[in-house]
Amino acid sequence: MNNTLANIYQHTAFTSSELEIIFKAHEKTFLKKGDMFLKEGQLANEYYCLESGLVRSYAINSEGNEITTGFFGKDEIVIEVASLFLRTPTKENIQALTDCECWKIDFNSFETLFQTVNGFMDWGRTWMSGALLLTKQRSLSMITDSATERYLALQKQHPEIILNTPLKYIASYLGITDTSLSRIRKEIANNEKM
Amino acid sequence: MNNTLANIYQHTAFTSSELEIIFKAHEKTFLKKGDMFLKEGQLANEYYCLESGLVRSYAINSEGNEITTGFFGKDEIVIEVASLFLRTPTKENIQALTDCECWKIDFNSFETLFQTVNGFMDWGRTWMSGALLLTKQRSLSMITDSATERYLALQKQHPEIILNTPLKYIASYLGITDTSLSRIRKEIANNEKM
DNA sequence: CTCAATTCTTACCATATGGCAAGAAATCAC
DNA sequence: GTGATTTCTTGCCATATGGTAAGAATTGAG
Repeated sequence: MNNTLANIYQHTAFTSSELEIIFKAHEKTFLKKGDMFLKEGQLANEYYCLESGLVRSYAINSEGNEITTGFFGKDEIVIEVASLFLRTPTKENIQALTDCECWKIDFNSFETLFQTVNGFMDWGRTWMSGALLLTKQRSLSMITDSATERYLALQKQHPEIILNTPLKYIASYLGITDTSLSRIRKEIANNEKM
Repeated sequence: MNNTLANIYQHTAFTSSELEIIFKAHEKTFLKKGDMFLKEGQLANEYYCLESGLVRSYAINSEGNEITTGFFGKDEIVIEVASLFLRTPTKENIQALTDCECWKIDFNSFETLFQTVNGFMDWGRTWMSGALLLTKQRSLSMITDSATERYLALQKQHPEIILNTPLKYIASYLGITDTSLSRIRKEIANNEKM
């Protein structure tokens, strides 16, 4: 029994034999720091359950700048839903920020589980609902919270990202420049001293 | 055959008898301008296929201000995914901006379709993937585009919203104040004159 | 139709963040 | 270990947007 897969697929009442079927549909895969899970224009044909490592996704805006759209850590699913399920070329890039150890499952195997394992589609819907909720919360936070608040929230929820990621990647995720984030960090550090 | 339902449920190859089963699971409902589809704290127990009218969803931020999180128009699904599928009280409010004519389907009927109608769960996954994609694009737009660009994009995609909606609702959706949006409108009008 | 309530515009100034550029610090390749 | 590259910080000033408030325009209730 693998712990990462058990965490990811824990949501509904799968039997242990069903869990075994699910687990066996995954294949252990390793990516080196800098390797790409997915590149713009490709068709996503699998997703990855991340056992260790740190990953980011990014899009290229009209001025040619990379905008970080998400981070993925341990026990999270590295996936580009739109490309995988709408069967359309992706506009995102997904890159390993550190060496990664993950469990890959391809689209066909996933579809088989979807059809055959009782409750799997329910698990999938629940996962996707959660993903949608998180994305909406992110939009709302962009409107409601200051850059400083967004930074502190990210630090609280994912301290490992702050520690291991170049500042410019974090800045574009927060919707600010690296210059501003540097200033915000300084400001926070000053306040903590007092 | 209803046109709105046909548009909404067209995505996969349903047979006409399956479509009939789906349609029959819906009930015609009318809401008056100002009526609430859903209020914060409630559990969503249905969604609505909008045949006519205009709807907005909004959240209340920590300062007590309403932030518009989305607009819904003709042939769109008025839904709060997180509450409906995660079975948890909602943090959103959904309100009719005009009189609305819609087709309501409750959670249990939906679940029945999900289990019995071939391809229905696939339709659902496709719909949800599209919803997730749109939400991500909205986040990205908040980072990449100026308020003016976001306003123009909204005007292009949903001109009916611009025409029928109080400025303050649009402003909070764009992530700016109504004062700023008023200035932006003036600026746009001036540029068009020249 | 008329008054009240709401919505929209405008002005003033404040604040957050951006653009650019230079230098410091850290990391990487060999 | 050393030089090259990348990352981070800082300063200067520009720009976009916010806060407040007052008045104009529009809408709604009776």
